[in-house]
Amino acid sequence: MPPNLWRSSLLPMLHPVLESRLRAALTAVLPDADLSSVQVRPTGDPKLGDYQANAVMSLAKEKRMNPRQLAAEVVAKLDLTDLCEGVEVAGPGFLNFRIRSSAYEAVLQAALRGEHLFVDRATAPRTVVVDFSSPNVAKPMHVGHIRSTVLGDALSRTLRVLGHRVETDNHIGDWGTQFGMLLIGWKTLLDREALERDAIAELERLYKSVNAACDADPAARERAKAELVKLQAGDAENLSIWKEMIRLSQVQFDTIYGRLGVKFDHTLGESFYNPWLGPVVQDLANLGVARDSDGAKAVFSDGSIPPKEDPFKIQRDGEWLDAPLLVQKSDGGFNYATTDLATLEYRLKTWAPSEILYVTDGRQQGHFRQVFAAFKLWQPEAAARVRLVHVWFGSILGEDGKPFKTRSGDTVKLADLLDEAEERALAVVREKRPDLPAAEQAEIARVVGLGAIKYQDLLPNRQSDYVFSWDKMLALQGNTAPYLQYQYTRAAKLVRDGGFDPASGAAIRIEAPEERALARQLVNFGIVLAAVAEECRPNYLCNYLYDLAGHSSRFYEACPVLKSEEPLRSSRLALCHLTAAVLKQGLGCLGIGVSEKM
RNA sequence: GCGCCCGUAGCUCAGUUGGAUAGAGCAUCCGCCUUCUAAGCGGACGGUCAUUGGUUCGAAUCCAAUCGGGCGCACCA
Repeated sequence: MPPNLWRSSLLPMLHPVLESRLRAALTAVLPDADLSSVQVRPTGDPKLGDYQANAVMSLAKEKRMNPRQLAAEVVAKLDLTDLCEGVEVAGPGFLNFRIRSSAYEAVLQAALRGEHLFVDRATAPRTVVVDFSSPNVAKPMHVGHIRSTVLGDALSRTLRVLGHRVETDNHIGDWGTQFGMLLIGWKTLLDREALERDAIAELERLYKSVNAACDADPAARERAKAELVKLQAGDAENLSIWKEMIRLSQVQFDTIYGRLGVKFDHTLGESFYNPWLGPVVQDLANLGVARDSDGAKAVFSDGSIPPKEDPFKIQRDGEWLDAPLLVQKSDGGFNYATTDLATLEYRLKTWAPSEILYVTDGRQQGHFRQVFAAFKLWQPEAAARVRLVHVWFGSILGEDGKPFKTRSGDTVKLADLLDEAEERALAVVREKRPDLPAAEQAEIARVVGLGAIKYQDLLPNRQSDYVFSWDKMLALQGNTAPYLQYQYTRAAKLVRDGGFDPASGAAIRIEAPEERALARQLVNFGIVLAAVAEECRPNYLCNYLYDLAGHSSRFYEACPVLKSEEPLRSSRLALCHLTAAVLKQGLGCLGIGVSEKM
């Protein structure tokens, strides 16, 4: 890339320019080197510079060269005078880049003109199917659904901001053995008034009471089973009751998703795939992928990989035994593996995605390993064209370290959880901002309460269990949603009070160290979003935003904005504007809203 | 028994191809509001990264073993 080209282009980030120039220099020194691992990343410690590259050390090791000498040769070939104040070779062979203020200013200026927000939108968008939330019909949504819902939503939003096509699909549990009991309950125990009042509670009551009856009396279990068989055979009455139960449940789902601000492009429940289950098993059997096993049909290993890595093998008493995936029960019924395979085939045919993300809890790892492997045996060519990712997460625990339950031991309903978050937030808003009208307080409490729940869920590494804590979540200090939302309102208010117009063509000047630190953080927004999408870890974004909030706070502390003289005033207002924009967009990627006042 | 995950400050947790002196919040202590939102900022205190060995210029990160914890192991999803 010729020098200075980046200035006139719409480049939203600096590190790709450094990377491509570094690659060019490396090619000049080592024409045949593999440069795929060459990366330029922000330095961990700003004292060392703004960006660093470590690749020279590993390349030197590969080529059995002296790393410091190689680094020196590469630096000699690097022309970065337009971007960097200097490039240093440090320690055993680190390359440290110190960015010129003018380079930061140019990127910020382009952002101010609205050309980008430090994010590189995909030039070749991928289609990604995101499967998440998946609540069950006739049951209340509970805490167990929040991680999947919040994570899946955040990943979908982030992928879209990066320019990818996303198909969100809610694979609801609308089919299964529980409907036998629900049908019996509906026909014999239904309380119409209770159904009017709270449909889900009534359905839950029916299920619990029939379930108890079945446990006590095998004859009751048989009657439930008979209702299920009738439903599956297409009995008109049972079908219409079943559809009504789905409709009532969907009303509940829609209410909750509405509150959470979560939308699905598709809601294709398990029942949608019923017509394909038989053919899928037939196809698997015809191809020899599935075979009879104790009266059932199951997918076995083809022995092509070592047993240790084979999801269809298990070791017992030193011997490797088959651990097949069951696709048809001995009574002829199908199970969730069958549905998952049919679903997978449907998604590939319908949307041709390059990637499918399954956002479920970690206990299903074994299942998905088997389903993905079974699909590969079934349709190798299709499997080769798609990346199937199980995006798994840990459990939510109570303060006692055990799975999160109410005091009486019941699961915590999602609706109650959201209510309590808003109530607690409202109490804080009333205390902090008694000057605001009640309606405005309520709206702030809504945004803050929901944000707090989502943020607490997204902040920990998704694979670890986390402890649910009202106090920590709604705390006003520390790495929490309310803190980030507060920093947004501060920046936004400065922009308003300053009467700043981003289109005014204000010139940005980066001089104070706090301005520089803030600029550096802003410019690195896109790197973080890319990492979130790549590893399906929104917590990277949480930590980035927390750091950004810290930098902006220190900037206000050290650099007066409204009280400064022009042109400094406009330059700093521009920084506030961009900070607010990135905070809003970043929180937006997490599905968290902001309020103009707090 | 086999497999997956985890063990980091008193507590709750981060830690991006292995990278520079391991970070944050809470708690404790000390500063800073007649000055753009103090829901804030700065500072102090606090760690044998479970243990032991290995790989290498370099290990919380990779490998092996041990100890401790969670979860999963075909006709539920």
